Amino acid sequence: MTDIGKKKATIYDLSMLSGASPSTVSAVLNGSWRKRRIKEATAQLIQKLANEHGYTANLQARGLRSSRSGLVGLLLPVHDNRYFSSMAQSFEAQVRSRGQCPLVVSACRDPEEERKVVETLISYSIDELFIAGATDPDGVHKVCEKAGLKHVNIDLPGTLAPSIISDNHEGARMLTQAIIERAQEDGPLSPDDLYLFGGRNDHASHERIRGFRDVKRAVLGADPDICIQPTGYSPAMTARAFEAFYEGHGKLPRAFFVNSSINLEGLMRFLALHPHETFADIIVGCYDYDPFGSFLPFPVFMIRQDSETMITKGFAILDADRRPPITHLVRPTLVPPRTALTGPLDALKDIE
Amino acid sequence: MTDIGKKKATIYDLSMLSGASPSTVSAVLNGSWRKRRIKEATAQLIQKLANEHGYTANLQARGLRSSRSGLVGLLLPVHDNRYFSSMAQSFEAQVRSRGQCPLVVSACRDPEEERKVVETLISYSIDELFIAGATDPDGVHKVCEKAGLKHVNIDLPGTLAPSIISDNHEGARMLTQAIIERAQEDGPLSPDDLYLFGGRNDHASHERIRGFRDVKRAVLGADPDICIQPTGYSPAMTARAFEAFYEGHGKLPRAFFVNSSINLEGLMRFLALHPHETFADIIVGCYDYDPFGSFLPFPVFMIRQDSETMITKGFAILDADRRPPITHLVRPTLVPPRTALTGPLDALKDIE
DNA sequence: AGTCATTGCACCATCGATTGTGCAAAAAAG
DNA sequence: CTTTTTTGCACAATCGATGGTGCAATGACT
Repeated sequence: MTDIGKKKATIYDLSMLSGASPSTVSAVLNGSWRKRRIKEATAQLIQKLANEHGYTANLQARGLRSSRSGLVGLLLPVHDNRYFSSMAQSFEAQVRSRGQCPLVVSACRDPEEERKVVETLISYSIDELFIAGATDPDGVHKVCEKAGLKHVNIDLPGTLAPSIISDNHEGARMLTQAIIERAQEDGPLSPDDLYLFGGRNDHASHERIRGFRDVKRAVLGADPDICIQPTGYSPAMTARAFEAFYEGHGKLPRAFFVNSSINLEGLMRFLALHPHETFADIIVGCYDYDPFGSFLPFPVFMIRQDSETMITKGFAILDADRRPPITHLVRPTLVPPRTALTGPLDALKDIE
Repeated sequence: MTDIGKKKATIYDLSMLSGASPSTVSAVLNGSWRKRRIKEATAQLIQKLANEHGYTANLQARGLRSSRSGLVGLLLPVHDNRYFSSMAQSFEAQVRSRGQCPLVVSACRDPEEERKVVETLISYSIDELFIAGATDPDGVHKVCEKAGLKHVNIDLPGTLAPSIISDNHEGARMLTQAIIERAQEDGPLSPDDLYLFGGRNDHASHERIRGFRDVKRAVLGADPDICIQPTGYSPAMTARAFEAFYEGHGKLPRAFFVNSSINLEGLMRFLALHPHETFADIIVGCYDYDPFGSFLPFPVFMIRQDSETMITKGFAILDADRRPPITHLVRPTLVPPRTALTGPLDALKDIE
């Protein structure tokens, strides 16, 4: 840090100091110097100077010139939810390991906001974009397309770009199967005893509901429509649905399928309103994994979606030459109650 | 979308189309046109063309020229944890409302990584940086200082830059008080019945431990060192500490204070290893709020840290002229067991 | 008509890098 | 000692926007 100056060093500064031209300095510092036949000694001199002055490239300038920024975006509906935040964590790790810079932003499930956020990302010349859980993936696709930006959908599929999503149908089948079996341990289960809460008009919800109904019909013989209670992805709405059921029946359904951990938060709100009841006999299935949700005072079966694999596949697809708008399914896993899975956190070194 | 071309429109394209010069186009599109005395009619023409062609400014170019990028960074230890992910959520909302672009990255509590990540952010000419939960805030400070980057510490204080942190001492006192009171409902509590798990060699842990010990000593009369079990911020280490206690005593302490939700995950791992015991009689205090953690099958008192206010204060400080390296405390709140708080998620519109 | 102020805009250097091209000097070949 | 090849680098255009400066045209005023 021989550097006393206030401003950051540029290739021009190093050019002065080394006596070489800016282009030579540039070549040395971006690694293309062998190709440009720069003498080894020159390169070393420049590198030494660069170190001494703490040179780091201005990536905006580089991005402007080369129209590649080294930024990779991940568009999320929300941050504060274990599914998406752990996706962000895996994403970051993978982007970094590729020598690029991750850029994670959320758009609050608002189609308009989604497009605006992506426009902004494009203005920073990001190189690739992962669109996770978008409300309007095809709308976002068009924005990307216009800018020639490579992108994939994660979690919710679009029709215009390749998509990598959970096998929601299969996951829902596993989950439904599991809660039915568990509930039957307590006695015969009638179709009216098994509900589904949450979900809205998106592909994931449809598939999950389909899987739920398939299994329910096959195992319990019937599948009344009333047992499906779509509430959107909102804790408040979900809480209201539980409350409505409770007011009508004086209890909760013996077993139910909750569409996501966000909806499961709605169950918590409902529980908070009934502090004197334990609800210890309900059986819950939640399509999402949360380490604390798994240990609630009643059995909670969960589905862990494999966001890590989705990201990995996403990169594989982006790296491929042809990118047909195919939907790839990633199998989720069923997590029995009271299970503590390890996550990306465990990769941290912990210095005492 | 009259635009058929592949590339994005630039001010030069609009300059050609409108017959005006690039600088005029630039002035019109960045709003400085009144100051530059551009005719209203000219401005309207250019704006019309810009709309038709879906023009958006190249923010890299703008940033390069004006050396202000509109990017605001948030450096996080990890994403997948409710405390930090909800901080990210508030951060995003506030940055957007200021017309800037949020950039959230994590550095895995690795001091080296922290500095490298910040170097990268600096290369993108970010305007301001929030450093949350950094292991080495002062190390990061130096990097920022060299680049003339405005920054504040959140959650963990540094000595060289202004810091906004939870009032950990007061929070720990509240939490300790609460679990002692609750435990005493089940009979007299001896000092050996009250433990603290988690935490490491950082300011937050020190203060929390201090608050815990203050209250414990005052209320229970004694405070043996053995009751403090620092485990770092690692679920695995924490689980091991619980396991060790359990092996020694055949049970868990009647009441204990857990340093963070990450450590609480360690408790989950411990529980998973003992599927046949319910541990229904323990009283837990956790310094962090998690909506599912609040409903575990035993009483869990939690502390909700007000990350939203911390971010708000952070901006206030960054906006101020003088920025002395003072530490500002934000009061957290005690959350009784079985409480479902609303969060940033509730701001979402939920379209059915 | 001549002077001066105002309006409306064009010109150009600049931010910090990348990259195609050209050209000396040194080395190899003849 | 030429001619050819290779080595090593400098030059200059360029990416897309910004903002200081200058200048013609118009209007106001004596």
